[in-house]
Order: sequence, then structure tokens, then C-alpha cells
Amino acid sequence: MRYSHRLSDAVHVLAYIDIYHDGNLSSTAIAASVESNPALVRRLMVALRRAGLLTTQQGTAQPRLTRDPAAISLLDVYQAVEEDGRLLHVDDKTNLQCIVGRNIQETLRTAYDEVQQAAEAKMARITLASLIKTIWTREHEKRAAEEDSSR
Amino acid sequence: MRYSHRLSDAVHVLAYIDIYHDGNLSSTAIAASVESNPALVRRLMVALRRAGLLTTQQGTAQPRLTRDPAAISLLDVYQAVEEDGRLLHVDDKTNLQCIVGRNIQETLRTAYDEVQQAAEAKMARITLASLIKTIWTREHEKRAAEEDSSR
DNA sequence: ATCAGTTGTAACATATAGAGTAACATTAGA
DNA sequence: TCTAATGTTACTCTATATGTTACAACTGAT
Repeated sequence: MRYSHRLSDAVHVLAYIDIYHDGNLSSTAIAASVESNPALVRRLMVALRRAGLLTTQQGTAQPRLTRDPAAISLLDVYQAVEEDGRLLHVDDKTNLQCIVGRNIQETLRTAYDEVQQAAEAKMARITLASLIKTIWTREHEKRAAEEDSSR
Repeated sequence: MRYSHRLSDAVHVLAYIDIYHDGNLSSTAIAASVESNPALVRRLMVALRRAGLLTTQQGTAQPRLTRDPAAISLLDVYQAVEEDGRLLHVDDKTNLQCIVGRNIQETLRTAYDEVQQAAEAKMARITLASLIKTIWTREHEKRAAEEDSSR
């Protein structure tokens, strides 16, 4: 399948807004960082706004997080931007004349629910704040390494 | 994204082979149950065979599970048929000139790994045997309900 | 009041992967 | 030898994630 980057891009947008909160937060500027286009960023922001993670104001480039990054989980973002929100998908076109075809859909749905629950529990424990912290940690490591190699 | 049914279909194939082990196990017959086509079934069986879950013999319709269904986990099947095997996908095209774009890829990769690990741990605990058992349970429930309503 | 810049939104184009289909060489068993 | 099956490839079809373009509505500055 073709892989969706919606979650990754949405986290990127939120991190960008937090980190560059005093800089240029236009959809064009953000799109440059995501290496995508402004319309995609705006569409993502619509979803994030609907989920109550973000406020925007038409006409001004001032998106703002509605709450502290520590109170925004990866799960919040995931559910905001992934319509379906399912990691695994049941084939709902099976032959009902067959024992397997007649019962496998509900069987798999139950099993997939368990997997989903495990994944979401983990996602709920990863916050935007922790991700941003990691971004900074890696950034400082890179700067230190750069410093080191130029000596 | 367009959803892949490879995992669901692969489980279907394995369950079918186990349940109808004395019946017609041709790719055509299995395809009828999956409501798909023989080539798809054969392609899935190639993957399952490569993963050591199945043996087949060219010319004969005799696929066989290589081990007890209790020793085959959903994770085994998942890893057999999903090439990539990743539930979440990092956008690897970000602007390296930007603090976020330069560090978010590895950051998200680490986070996604944790989620993946949680999901896989759950998948490892779901066996083909338990799925087949559920299929039978639901089948018997349906038959009982049928019996009930016709009285 | 006007204007430049921006968001909100829709419509359309493009690229890609999953699935469908067809074909055929190879093999097994009758 | 014949039939039916698998193994494999090539091609088509289709859904959808993303890219692109366009424009109305809105904001703040001049």
C-alpha cells in the first residue's frame, strides 16, 4: 500500500508551531519545513483544529496550540488526522457460504481490536512534549558533533 | 491510504487449510471462500511458504501447515505477508535546513518503534489456533440461533 | 478604503500500490 | 498421454494519498 504520512506530518506541524512560536508560522513556511505544500498543511491544520489541538485565525498566520505539549499525546494527533484510525484492516468481502468466510470477519475484528488497543495505549503515553524534547536533544548532539569535527 | 487485506486474507487461507484439511484445497477453492482470485491466493501462499508456515507441492492441491496452529501467531503471519511490516510511517522527505525537519525523522522512528513493539507483542500472543477456535464458536452460535428461530 | 498576505476550501491532476486478470511453463497423478 | 494443479510473470484496473491550482473570505497595515 502507499503509506500515509499524515500522522508524521501533523506531528511535524505541531512541533514546528511550538518551536518557532515567535517566527513565521504561515502554512507556506511550515510547508517548506515539511517539504510539502501549503494546502496540505492547511488541510492537516483543519483536522487538528477540529480535534481541538489547535486554534487558527483566517487571514493571520498565527496558529496556536490550545494546550501544553505535555498534554497532547501521539494518540490525540493520530485520532485527529487519521480518518479511519485503524492499523489493521479486515477484508469485508468474504464468502458467507463458507464456515471461514462467514465467521472470520468478526473473529479478526476482535483480534485486531486487541492489537489496536495495545498500540493506542503506547501512543497515549508518548507526548508532543517528549517528542519535542527528543528533537532538541538530537539537535544539540548534532551541533556538538559539528563543533567537534571543525576543531 | 488504501487498506491492505493481505494479513486478513492470509489468516483466512491458513484457517481454511486447517478447517478443510480433507477437502478441496486448490487455490481456486480457497479463492472462492476469500472472494478473491486464485493468483492472489497463490501469491499469499508463496509468502507463507517462504516464512516456513506452509508447504505446497506444484501440481497437487495439497497445502499443509508446517506446524500446529497453536504454534503459529498472528505476528508470524503478519511478518510473512506484509513486506514492510510497519504500522506507522515516517515522512522521510523533510527539510534538513530546519531544526524540526532535521531531527523529526529519527525522533518519530524511535516513537513508532515503541508503538510497533507494543502491537507486535500483542500479535505474538494471538495464535492461529485461538482464531480458529473463535471461528468455530461463532459458527456454533449461529447454528444454535438458526435452530432456535426455526422452531 | 485599499492592498498585500493569509487562511479556508474546493476542484482537479498525478503517482503509486493493492488487487484483478490472463497467460503459460512446470509438475503430479490418473 | 491427459488433466488439473501450482509457480510465476506481465499487464490492467482502481482507489487514494498527495500535489497543484484557484479563489472567496478575512486580517492588519498603509
